[in-house]
Amino acid sequence: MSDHTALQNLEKTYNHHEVEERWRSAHWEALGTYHAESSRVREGGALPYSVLMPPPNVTGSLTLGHVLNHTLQDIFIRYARMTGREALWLPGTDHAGIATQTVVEKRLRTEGITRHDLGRRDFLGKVWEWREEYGGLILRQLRKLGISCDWRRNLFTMDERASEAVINAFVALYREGLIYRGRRIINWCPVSQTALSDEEVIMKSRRDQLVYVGYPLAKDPSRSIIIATVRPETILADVAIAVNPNDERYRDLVGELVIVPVAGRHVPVIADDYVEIGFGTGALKITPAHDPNDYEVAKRHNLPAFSVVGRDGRMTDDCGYAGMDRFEAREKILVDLEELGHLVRVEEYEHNVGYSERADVVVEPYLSEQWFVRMQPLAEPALKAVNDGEIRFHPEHWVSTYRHWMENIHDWCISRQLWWGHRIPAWYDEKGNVWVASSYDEACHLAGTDKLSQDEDVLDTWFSSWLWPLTTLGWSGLHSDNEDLRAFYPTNTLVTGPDIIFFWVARMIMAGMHFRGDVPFRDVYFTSIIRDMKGRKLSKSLGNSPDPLKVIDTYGTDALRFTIVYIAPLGQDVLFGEEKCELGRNFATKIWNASRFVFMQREKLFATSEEFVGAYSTFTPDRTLMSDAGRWLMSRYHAMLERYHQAMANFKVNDMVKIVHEFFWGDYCDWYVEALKSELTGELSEERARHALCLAVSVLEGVLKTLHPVMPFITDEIWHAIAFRGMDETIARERLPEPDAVWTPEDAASFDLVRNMVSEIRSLRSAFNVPHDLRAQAVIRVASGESLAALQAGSRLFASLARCEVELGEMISRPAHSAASVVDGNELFIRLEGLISFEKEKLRLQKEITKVTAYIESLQKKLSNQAFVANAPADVVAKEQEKLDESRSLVKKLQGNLEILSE
RNA sequence: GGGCGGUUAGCUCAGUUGGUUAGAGCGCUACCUUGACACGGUAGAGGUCAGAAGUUCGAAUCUUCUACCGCCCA
Repeated sequence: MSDHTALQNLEKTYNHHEVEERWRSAHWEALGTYHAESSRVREGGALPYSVLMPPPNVTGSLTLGHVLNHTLQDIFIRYARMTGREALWLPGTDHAGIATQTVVEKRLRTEGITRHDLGRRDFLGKVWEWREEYGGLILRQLRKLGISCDWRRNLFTMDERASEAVINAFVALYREGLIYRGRRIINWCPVSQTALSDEEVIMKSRRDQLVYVGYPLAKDPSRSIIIATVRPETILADVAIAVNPNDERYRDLVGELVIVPVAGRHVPVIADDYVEIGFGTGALKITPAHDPNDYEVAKRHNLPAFSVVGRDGRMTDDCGYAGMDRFEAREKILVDLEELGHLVRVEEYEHNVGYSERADVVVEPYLSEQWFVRMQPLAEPALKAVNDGEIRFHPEHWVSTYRHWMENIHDWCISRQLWWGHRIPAWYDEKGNVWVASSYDEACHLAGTDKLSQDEDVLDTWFSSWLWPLTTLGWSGLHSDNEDLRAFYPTNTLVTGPDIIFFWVARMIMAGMHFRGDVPFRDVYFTSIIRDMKGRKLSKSLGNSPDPLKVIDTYGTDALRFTIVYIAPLGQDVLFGEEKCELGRNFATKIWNASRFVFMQREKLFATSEEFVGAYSTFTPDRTLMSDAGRWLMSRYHAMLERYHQAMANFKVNDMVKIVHEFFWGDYCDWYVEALKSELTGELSEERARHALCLAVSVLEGVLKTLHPVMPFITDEIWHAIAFRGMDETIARERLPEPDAVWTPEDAASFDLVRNMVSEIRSLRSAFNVPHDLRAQAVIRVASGESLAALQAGSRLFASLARCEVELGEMISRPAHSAASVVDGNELFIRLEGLISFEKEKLRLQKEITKVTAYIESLQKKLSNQAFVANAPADVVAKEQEKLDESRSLVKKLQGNLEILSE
């Protein structure tokens, strides 16, 4: 495929559009770069590594949350792939019952039709049509991120295979007694007109009126019991007044009848422990159909339950409110209560009210027949798996939240009054008996009749999502097994937002434990929540959520990926503003330009590309051919690699990115490349020059590899430019470099001294405003033979990096007009005839001496403290002593200089 | 009411098991268009680590309390 005849240098400026277009996923995907095979694990002995993509909602479009989440997953999977593992990333989407049905119904409404006009079958046809047309949007957008999933395995929760698994799971749980049907108070969304699970209800603080109402005693209407309520419209459904049995105030009234205001019915006063004496008036109206606690109370006392609010949130009573919206009725009944003389008073009251997650309206507690999963038995093994560390959370503190939820678990309402979703596999015969089976035929067989009608409801979307670790690997029912499951289950790392820890993470663990007898994943990485620069949550209504596609267009995909990981530490919220992407863009540009420089030198040192490739392909770093700068680079590089792999092992992706950024910019570019410039203009032998260049290229290549998981595009582009690499090759399939312990901190020592000296010379130049085009003269009285050798070796660098001629010697004398300083024990003097202001220098030295003296004092105090010397570890004491000796010698030298100036 | 976080430089955040003269990026100031890069380079200013008490030879780091901010659950 390659038509390279000569290696070319990179374009003068980095163009992310062009580069990213060249390596766009479609190219990588066509190569099969991201395909994973169970056979390589089962037969080839490869170590598996798998990641489940949290299936984005089909109605969704790309958000910054997706960008962060998928970038992290991509980093984990690419890292695993580049450490030689069989890396499988399983993509897919979920069918988002309520959201999708709502979207399609809204479209129908513009044509003036409802789903009921179409009927169930035709409506579902419309939904599938919509899904075909728009459902792929989110996946196309995700591809723009360059993510490396195995798209061949893309799964939709409504696909046949996944649906089969859902039905089989339902039937199995039913037969085990873990699914049941029951009449209970559930959360009802009057807009979507369906039941919701507890998790789909968002509690919000709300100011309402607390209404105090008097209920007259039937036997003596001049006396009444006063209750307080925020829902006066439900008075119409009251069945009792409850008081605490120990409440002296009401003891004599228990067993009496009171008259329900407006409704006029007689209801009893009952005694129940549930009522708190100190709360409100101590008397509670009992409205079993509209409050789950009241429902329990009523059950205990054998009281009836009837409802006055319908499916649509409108009143259904016989007292003249029927047809009114529940909030309208609330206003009306207040007026009526007042007119009838039952209203005692009204207070402002702040309390928490449940809202439906999707429609954002107040949820109605609604008494109805629904299907539930019995959670307790499923929760136990799931809790144990996390408690025992079989699954680890990152950050770990989410374990407490998980534990708390698991220990106080409620049954899960899984039926939804929708059409879009997996229809509940339950049939009713003419007598109303229920038959649960995986097909109509089976149900008929069980029921002994074919006169069956299927349950109208569908299952909660999360009832299919909790099987995701199984279905994505081809599981379709209780006893199914296959090579993929054997190779890749349990998966390794799950990356998800903490907001769905209950919805999804906890339930997947339950399903995995129950259906497969093993955890579904080993590690869960909870991502940061992205906020705007003011710390507000991103939302469409606030208009504060930047469009990632626009950001990509402006700054580049690599820049966005890099930036978002750089600013998102594990477990912390992150404030995002588009401008922050400058960070990533600048870094990409830096990589590009440094590479260009290295490639320019390559052209100078090698006559042909072939010659370079020949030398480079057999290159191994050789100390005897290296400068101190080279050894220093290797030492720093391997220390960086050590920290890099350590960070990944600890799920500190944010640290990993910073580690590479810091090394590449701060060490490689600022020092090695600068040193290399100077070396290459000197009288280096060809052999040494080529060796230095190959070293530069090889560390660059290593850095590209370490960055590839974060910045896939630019790294592949430059990697191809290093040697003759065809379009069918990719850095994504390379091995990451490993740290090598032969490179030690000692290798860095000599060049570190040179670096410190250069910095100090620059600092003095700046302090005395030495014109930048003036070549300074320095004299260094070295502290040791070692220092002398190191500084001699680096002497060319003083000229190029600090614009300074240096004279070295152990016994060399201090020049007359000079600024002075001490670097690692070596005395530095810069001749400043005509430039120096003695007063300024005296002041500067004085300040420095004061600082160091104060430090010496604190060290002396510490070391003369018997308790410190006795208790602190010996190495700590020795270190403090060393600091003290160094500081004393430093201050002595500074004082010497000050005295000379003062003569 | 219960639980979990957070409070460190003007802003956003690092700071591993207590042993630092407390770091980074952005911003700011000064100088520099030198042959990779001004999306750059060099130098610099800037912090009583929210407050109080305690443990310790030693606390940004551990304990307790207080204040404020955020999230989750009832």
